[in-house]
Amino acid sequence: MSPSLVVGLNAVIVAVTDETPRLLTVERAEHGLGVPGADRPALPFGPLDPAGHRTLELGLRDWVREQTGLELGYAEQLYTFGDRHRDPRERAGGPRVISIAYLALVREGRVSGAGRARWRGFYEFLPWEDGRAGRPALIDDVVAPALARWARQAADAKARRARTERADITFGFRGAAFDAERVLERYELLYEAGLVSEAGRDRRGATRAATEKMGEAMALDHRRLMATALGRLRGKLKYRPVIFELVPPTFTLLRLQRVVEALAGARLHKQNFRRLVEKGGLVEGTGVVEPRGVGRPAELFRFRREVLRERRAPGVGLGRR
Amino acid sequence: MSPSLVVGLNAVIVAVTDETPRLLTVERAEHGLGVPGADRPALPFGPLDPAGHRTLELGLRDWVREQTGLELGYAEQLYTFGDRHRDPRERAGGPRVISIAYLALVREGRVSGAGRARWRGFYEFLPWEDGRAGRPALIDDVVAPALARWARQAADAKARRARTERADITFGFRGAAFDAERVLERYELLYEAGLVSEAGRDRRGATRAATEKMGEAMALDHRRLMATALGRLRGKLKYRPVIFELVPPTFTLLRLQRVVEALAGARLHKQNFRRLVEKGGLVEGTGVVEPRGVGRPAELFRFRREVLRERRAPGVGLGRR
DNA sequence: TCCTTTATGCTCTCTCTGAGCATAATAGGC
DNA sequence: GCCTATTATGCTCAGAGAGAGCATAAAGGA
Repeated sequence: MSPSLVVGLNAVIVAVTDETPRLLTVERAEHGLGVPGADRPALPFGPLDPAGHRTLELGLRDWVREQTGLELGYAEQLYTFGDRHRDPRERAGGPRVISIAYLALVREGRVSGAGRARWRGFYEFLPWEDGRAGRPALIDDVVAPALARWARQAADAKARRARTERADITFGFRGAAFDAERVLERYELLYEAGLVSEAGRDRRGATRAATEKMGEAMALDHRRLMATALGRLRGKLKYRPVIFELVPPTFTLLRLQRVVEALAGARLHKQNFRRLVEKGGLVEGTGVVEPRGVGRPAELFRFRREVLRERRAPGVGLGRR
Repeated sequence: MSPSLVVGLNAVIVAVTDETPRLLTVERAEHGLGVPGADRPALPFGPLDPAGHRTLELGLRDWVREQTGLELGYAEQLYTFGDRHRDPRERAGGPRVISIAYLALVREGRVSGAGRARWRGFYEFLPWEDGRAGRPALIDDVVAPALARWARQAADAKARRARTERADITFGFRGAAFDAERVLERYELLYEAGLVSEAGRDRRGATRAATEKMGEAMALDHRRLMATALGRLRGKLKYRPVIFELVPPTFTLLRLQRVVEALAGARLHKQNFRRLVEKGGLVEGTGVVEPRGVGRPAELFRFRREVLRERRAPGVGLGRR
C-alpha cells in the first residue's frame, strides 16, 4: 500500500542570462503516468526522506543535484502547498502530497551543464508579468475583457463589485496602482477566472482563444509555485541585496540594472539606478574597466558587503511601470 | 508501528490588549511525556489529517477551534520547520515531525473565552525585542558580553570576525543599524551562542545566570516559531494594512498607535503617526468622539478600504529605535 | 481659574526619488 | 584626423515622505 502522505520538495531555480529571467525545468516522467499534462515542464522535485534528510533544505539540494547536476548556492524556503488534489493522482488513491517549495538563485556564469534539465524563460509561462516594453498588450487586450466577463458572472451586485475591485487592484485597472510584487495574486485570479489552462475545463469567463495566449502551462500547480517565487523575489530585491546572488562577482552597472529589470519586469532610469546603488553603498568600483563593447567602456563594480552593517534594508527598488 | 512522518500544523495566534502583544498558548500534555520541557507553554498544534483536511489552513482552523475554542479570522502561512530532532521524541523512534506554522491575528475584543488556552505576553518569551522604553538593558548587559565571548571562541580570526559582524548586524552593536524585523535572526544567534535555554546543555558563551534572564522557554522549537511570527508581522505592518486585523472596527489614533508600538517594540512620534495614517489614506474619521478618559476627547477613526486601490503598499512604518 | 492631559494642526529640515540636461570616452565610417 | 553613434558618468531640480518639534484646542480636576 502506498503511504497516505508524502512531503515533497520543489525548487524554483532562477537565473538571469541575456537579460532574460530563466527557470530550470525537468521532464517529469514519473510524475504523471497517464495523467493529462504529464509532459509539461515541471520543477525539480523529490520526496523528503525522513530518515536521510537532516533538514528540508539539504533534502532539496540532494534532489536538485540528482535531477539537474546543479549544486545550489542561495536558497530560501518559499511556501508550502498542501491543498487536496494538487496532484490529480490523489483522486485515484494516490497519497496526499504536501509540497515545500524553495526559491534558489544561480549566478549567470553557472547556467550550463544542467544535465537533463532545461532552462526556460520565466515569461514564457507568465507573459503578462513582463512590462519592460511598456504595459503588456495582453493585459488590456485579453485579461481585462475576460475578467470583466468573469465579474459580470458573479451572483449579485455585491459580489460583482468585489470581483471588479479585486481585478482592479491585482492588475492595476481603472487607475489603480499596478504592484509588480502581486504576481501570485494575479496568477490566482487568472486561475479562478479560468484564464489559464491549468484551471481545467471550468473556463468561466475565458474563451479558448484567450487561454491560449496566456503562456505555456506547467505540470500540476507548478506555475503557481513560479508565481510565488517571482513575487517573493521582486519583493525581496527591494530590501535585501539578493540581486548579487544572480550576477558574477564583478559587473558593470548596466548589466546589474538589466538583471534587476528582467526580474522586475520594468525599465529603470539609468542615472537614478546608478545613484541608488553607488551612493547607497551597495556597490563599489574596482577601478578596472570592461573593454569590450561599443560606447565608452564601463567600470566594473562589486558588491559592497559593509552595506549590511550600515543600512537596515539594502535593496534596489523596482520602478513604477 | 508509528508512522515515520507527520505533518503538523502550528498556530502563532497574536492579539494586542492593554498595549501588550499577546500569544495564545496551550498546555501540552500529549506533546512530551517524559520529555524535558514538556510542561512549557506551547503553541496550538495538531497533525494534518490527509483525508479530512481539504487545505492546510482549514486543518489549522479545526485544531485551533478544538484546542482553544477560538474561530480564527486572518491567518497566513509563516514557514515550515522540518529539521531532524525538532521533536526530541524522534531520537526515541518517534516519527519525523514537519511543522507548518501559521500566523493568525485576533481582534482586541475577542481575546476572552479561549478555553483551556492562555494568553501570554510576547515579550515574556522574547524580552530583548521590546524597545519601547529605550534600548533594552538586557541587550547591552547580557547579550553583548555573551556574544562577544561566543565570538572569541571561534576557531580562527576569520571566523571570529564573521561572528562579530553577525552579532553587530543582528543586534545593532558598534554603530550598526538595529533592524526591528530581524527577530528570527536574533533568536537563532542567541540559540547558537547557547543563550536561550532551549539550546540545551551546550551553553558555549553563556553562563546559567545569563540564560535565566533571557525570557521564558517554550516547548520544542516554539520560541523559534514565535520569533518567525513577530519578525514577519513587523515586516508586514510596513506594507500591508494588517494592523486593522488587530483593532476593533473603530478606534482612536492613539490606540492604533499603541498597537503598532506594541508590535514594533518601539515608540513612534505621535503627530507623524497621525499624518502617516490620515494623510496616507489608511483611515478616515467617523465624526464620532470617544468620551471617556482624561484630556481632550479623541475622534474615532475607521480603516479606509479604498486605500487598497490607491496605494501599492499601504502600511505604517516602525520607527527607528 | 489654573493646571494637567490628550488631541490636533502646522512648519522646517533632510533624504530619497523621479526626471532630465550635459559631458566624457570609446569604436567605426569617412 | 573628424564626425557620429553609443554607452558611461556627473549633476541639478522638483516633489514626496519622514523625523522632529512648536503651538493651539478641548477636556477634567484641583
